[in-house]
Amino acid sequence: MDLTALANEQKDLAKLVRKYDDPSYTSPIVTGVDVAYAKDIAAGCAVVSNNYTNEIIDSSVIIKEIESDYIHGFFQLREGPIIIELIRSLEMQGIILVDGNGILHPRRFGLASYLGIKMDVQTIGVAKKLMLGEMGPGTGDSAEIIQDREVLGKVLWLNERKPIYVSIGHRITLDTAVKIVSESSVDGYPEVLRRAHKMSKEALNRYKD
DNA sequence: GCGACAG
DNA sequence: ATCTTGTCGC
Repeated sequence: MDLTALANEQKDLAKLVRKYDDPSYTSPIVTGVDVAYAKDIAAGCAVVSNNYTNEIIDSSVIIKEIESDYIHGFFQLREGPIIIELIRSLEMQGIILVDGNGILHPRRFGLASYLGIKMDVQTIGVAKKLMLGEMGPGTGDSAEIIQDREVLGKVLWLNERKPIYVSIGHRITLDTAVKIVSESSVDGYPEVLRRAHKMSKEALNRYKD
């Protein structure tokens, strides 16, 4: 795998990322995707929920062989293929919350942006660790993440323990992304991502037996 | 070269 | 992410 060429491709595709909301309308449907691993096996799960009624609408699990190790800055190689399959398996996906970054990335093209461009869907990056950038002045429960005078995302303190880092994936504004993540969160973390994480691990353990 | 490093 | 038991805290 030629990472230099892939890095250049990321820079090119980053120019196609749309940092605007889809025309006048934001879907109440949110989807969380996550993947668990054991040896050379990956188990991925997608959970679809309605942000207003809070009910689970759909879910999907896929198990397949790992295609790549984790390479910092190239998370798409590891989780891209299985998540694309997951998204395809859903009848309706709404806005997709991804366990990782969107434009909060060295080349402004993290996994969430990759999936957004590749599948032409609305995506939001939700990371548990800060990948890069400095924190701007905080408002109490949030602060901008900045690098080279460019706002790349926001850190949210939705609980007392641990912040999360939100960034634009594709076809959304940062403000809307923050709003959706906040609304879908329970105890500081999006419930669809929590459920997808749990279900992918459960599926993996079932498979191993 | 060294260390840090989304998951 | 994963390897892993008991244990501290809400």
